Amino acid sequence: MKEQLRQYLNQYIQLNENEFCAIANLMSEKYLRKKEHFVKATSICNKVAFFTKGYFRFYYLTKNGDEITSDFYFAPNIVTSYTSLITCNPSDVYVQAMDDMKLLILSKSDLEKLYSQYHNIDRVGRLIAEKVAINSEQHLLSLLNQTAEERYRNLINNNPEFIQKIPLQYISSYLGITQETLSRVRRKIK
Amino acid sequence: MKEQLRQYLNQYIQLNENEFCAIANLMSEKYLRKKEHFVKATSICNKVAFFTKGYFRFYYLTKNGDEITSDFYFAPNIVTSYTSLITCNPSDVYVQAMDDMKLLILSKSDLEKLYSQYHNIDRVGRLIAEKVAINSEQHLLSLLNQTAEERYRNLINNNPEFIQKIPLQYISSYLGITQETLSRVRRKIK
DNA sequence: AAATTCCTTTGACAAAAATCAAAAAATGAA
DNA sequence: TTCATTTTTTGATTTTTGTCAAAGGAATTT
Repeated sequence: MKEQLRQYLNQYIQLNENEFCAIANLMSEKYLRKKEHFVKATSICNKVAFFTKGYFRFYYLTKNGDEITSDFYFAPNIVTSYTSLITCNPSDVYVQAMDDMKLLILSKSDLEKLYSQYHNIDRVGRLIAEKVAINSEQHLLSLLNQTAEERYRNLINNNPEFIQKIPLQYISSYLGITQETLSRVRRKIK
Repeated sequence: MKEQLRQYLNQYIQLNENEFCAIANLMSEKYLRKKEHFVKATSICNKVAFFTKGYFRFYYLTKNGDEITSDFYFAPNIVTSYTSLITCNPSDVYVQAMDDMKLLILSKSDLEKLYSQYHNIDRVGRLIAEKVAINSEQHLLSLLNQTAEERYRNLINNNPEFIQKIPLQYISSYLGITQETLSRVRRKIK
């Protein structure tokens, strides 16, 4: 799995052996079962995880107790409650494993040590943050200037393998609509 | 104005004199008049700007030619078309000065040299990217789980000084609604 | 001050989406 | 396979929001 992490990081920047091992040696294994949470709302997130299989769902609870999915993270990827990790405030978001998964965990304190010690690792952190920002921006834009139907079409075009597996109820709130409306959009499309 | 830049960057990290001057010496002055663009859609953005007065508006054009405001950046701040700068793709977004403004400009190539040369500057870049990601996430969430009325209330609570100055037509699309709907929300609130 | 332009509000109506309730389909467990 | 549970679809209705057109205000220019 560490080889996959190396490959994953390589898309951002080529780390030398020394730098990569510094990271890899600080990571610990953890397993999550389907539907378990990597981060829960109200808790402060102090870790990041790398995973190579399955996907995570980010969701919020409304005052009425309804779940609103705000994001999906598909493998291979690094996942964390970004806002909580950075601000040290309790997370607003639940980060839920949607499959049985194996994780490689890195604690925030170790991450910060790595950032301080290695310029290149700080840089990877920047590149990842930039990517997170761009993704969030894209999602935001799709909500502002596309119809629910367009958003759904794009979602299945961009991630066909995964979208098949995701129950509609989770996708609908990600698109900013109800299950029923999504079901109707879907009928129209086919 | 460079002193204000120093102060601005200090909120992220304390740069030493050497690091700060490396940045400041590469920046050039530029003036924009109200309604002029710092970045235009279809052009590739290769610069960032620091400004101490006024605000910028980010907007997109729909297929029908309607403008959709996606963001506001209030002084003092650093502004750029983030996605275009990072991906080197043409910008989807217009970045428009909403006041007469003085800018300090840094080119992308100089920025990248600074990133490579100074670990601390790379780090500032990371911290700023993280902040951009968090802001975008907040805006996204407000669209997913708040009503237009709640979004409007939050906007005026968080930036009362500025919101007064922004024409409704620009705010409404930022909130994901039409001018007319915003006008009705507003009547209800008062 | 009058005139022009720009911005905001209002009303009437249409369209889109939400809600509620129930049926149908799919999934997983015994 | 059958049963139980979960997920998706459908229909009827209500609510919300958008659209279009016009009027009212505010601000700016001449």
